[in-house]
Amino acid sequence: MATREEVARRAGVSPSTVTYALTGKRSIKPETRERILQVVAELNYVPHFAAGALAGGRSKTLAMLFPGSAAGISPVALQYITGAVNAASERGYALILWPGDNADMNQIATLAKSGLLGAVLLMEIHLRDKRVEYLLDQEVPLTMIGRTADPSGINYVDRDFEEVSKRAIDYFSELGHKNIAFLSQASERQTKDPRGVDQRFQSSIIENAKKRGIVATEIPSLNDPNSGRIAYQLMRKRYKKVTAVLALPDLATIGFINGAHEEGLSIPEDLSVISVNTPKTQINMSWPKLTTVDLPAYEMAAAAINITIDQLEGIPNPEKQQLWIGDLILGDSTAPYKK
Amino acid sequence: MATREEVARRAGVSPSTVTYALTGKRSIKPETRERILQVVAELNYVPHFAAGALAGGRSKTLAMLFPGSAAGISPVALQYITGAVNAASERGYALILWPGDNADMNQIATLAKSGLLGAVLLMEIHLRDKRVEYLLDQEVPLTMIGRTADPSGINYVDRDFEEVSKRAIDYFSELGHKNIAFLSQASERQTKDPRGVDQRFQSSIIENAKKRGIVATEIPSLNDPNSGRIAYQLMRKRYKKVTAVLALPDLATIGFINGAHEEGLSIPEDLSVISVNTPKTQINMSWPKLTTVDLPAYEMAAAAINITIDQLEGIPNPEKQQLWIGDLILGDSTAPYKK
DNA sequence: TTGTAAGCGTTATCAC
DNA sequence: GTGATAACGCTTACAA
Repeated sequence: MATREEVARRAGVSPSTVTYALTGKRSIKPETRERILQVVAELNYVPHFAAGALAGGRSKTLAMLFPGSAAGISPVALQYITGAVNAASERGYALILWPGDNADMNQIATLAKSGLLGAVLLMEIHLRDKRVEYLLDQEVPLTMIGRTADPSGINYVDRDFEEVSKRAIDYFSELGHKNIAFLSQASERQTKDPRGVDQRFQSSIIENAKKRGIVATEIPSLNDPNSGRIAYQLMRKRYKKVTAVLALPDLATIGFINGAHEEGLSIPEDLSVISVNTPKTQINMSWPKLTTVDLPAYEMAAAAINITIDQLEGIPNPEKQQLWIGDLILGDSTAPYKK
Repeated sequence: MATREEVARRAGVSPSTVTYALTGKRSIKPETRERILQVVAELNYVPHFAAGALAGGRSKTLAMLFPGSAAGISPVALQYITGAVNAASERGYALILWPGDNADMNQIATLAKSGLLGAVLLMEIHLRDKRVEYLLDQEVPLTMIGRTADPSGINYVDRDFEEVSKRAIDYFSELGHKNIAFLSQASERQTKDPRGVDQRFQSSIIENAKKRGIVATEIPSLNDPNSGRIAYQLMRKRYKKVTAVLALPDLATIGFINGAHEEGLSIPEDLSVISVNTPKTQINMSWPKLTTVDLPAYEMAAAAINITIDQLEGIPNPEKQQLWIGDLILGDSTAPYKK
């Protein structure tokens, strides 16, 4: 494995010159640089990762903490991961995936201290997120996918739920629906420590529905297909007037729809559904094809990566906090209200 | 950030003793070790990753090359990833995800040379896989999820398709089906360079069907929902006698079933379906619930990680080549044949 | 049972 | 515009 020293020797320069030729951190006589680059190509030289990290005190590695264990991780998370991985690798960074049950801050601390980790990306952000506080405290650069209650000064890429809800509800309103339900995401510790998205989803729907004179009822569900099925059954029993549903948790949404099928209900004839947390690539996976306010998860994650790397490299990036919306994509799960 | 030196000073020993206390690579007086461990805990000392990698010439990082870009990656791949990540982190290794279009061997070469990467896990293995050859050539430790035509001497975790097919076909046979189709996975370059799984799936079905006196027709499809829908339509047009389908590509299978729904066909009354490439966690995501020969992707990936790390650490592991099957799990997508 | 010291391949700070 | 050289924090012989 070729080292910098060997390149230097063959090019007839000193090792440090090789570095500068490669990084461009100081000016170099064009011919010398040319010669060096040639030898680099010949020897197939690649700087040694660990050596660079050790000497430079920085690491071209990002970690992404992701939720979900054996039980199942949502397609959305996958989309984030894919987007992040691709964006990172394009900029020469590696992405480490770290399974996070939120609890094991120690491990993250370990990673951070071990110097493996240049920065961290977090998903599933809660309004008051201990992980965020901890990492800020440790001065680990960080970007959130989602955002805390007060995200000032912290990088984030999140959705503008005001607008997402507006688009969905406007469409329901156009279709003539007056009584809708919204499938929200519950979790065991939900009440004490809700995710930002849950609170924003809820409040934005209530507000937008009110503006449109629409009655909106919340149906909470854990995010798995089975809970979604149960949520459906509960809705049919308790809220018979509902003709349209706005759904957040993606896995539960699938179960919800399957629950309707099982009961012989027809979507969209009997019930319209819009999903707001389904990426384009997932639309075809359900039947009927879901109408969605597209979640551009792939692009959002890529943006998050770029913000992060810019910060690491000191490149100014004015958009350190981004809100994305997503287009309303018409599928086959929505139809006009009929008395 | 505490260094080894500092720990040594406070514990009144030499730096190397700290290392040995931590790694157990040589015996140490219990009291000394005790004292050291205490200081380690106090200072929250964690060995520096890059320094260790540099000095030791090894890296506690594994890379997993995974297929699929923005377009969509299959739930199966996700399951593999999750299993691998968790298993790796349990053993103190980090897992780097590298998006691989098979083409960019250069990047992998770069990673390998940069020393970032202790070993590589590969998925979507082809019968003659250039990546495998290349990595073996570069002496990068490697484990396959899947296997090449001749995997002798190479670590792998794969499925025993003989047995998987047998279980599925036996069940169809019990149900009385005599004319089945199998949905196989095609790809653009399929014919020249098939994945191992595709060949084994095909040949094992043909063989097992013959034993049972069942007619089996192949329906190839790309692995995405849309192609699956088209495959369904094609099957209905050309092979009217088929009453049961054995499906490999997971995303296509979903599209295939949706195609049946759209045409008003009822599953399982009109058509039985068994999927052999769907992990347990995905069963609920389709409607009706799929009958499957379970793909224990999570566990398989974990096994692959453990094989890999054992090799890296010189721990003898007799099961460097594993074949998994998976249980037949009855869902609602299969029913007895009715004339 | 423990300590010493020579690297590992870079980066970055000096000089020249 | 270029060349030495001191870190960086650890692993691992080799001594003691």
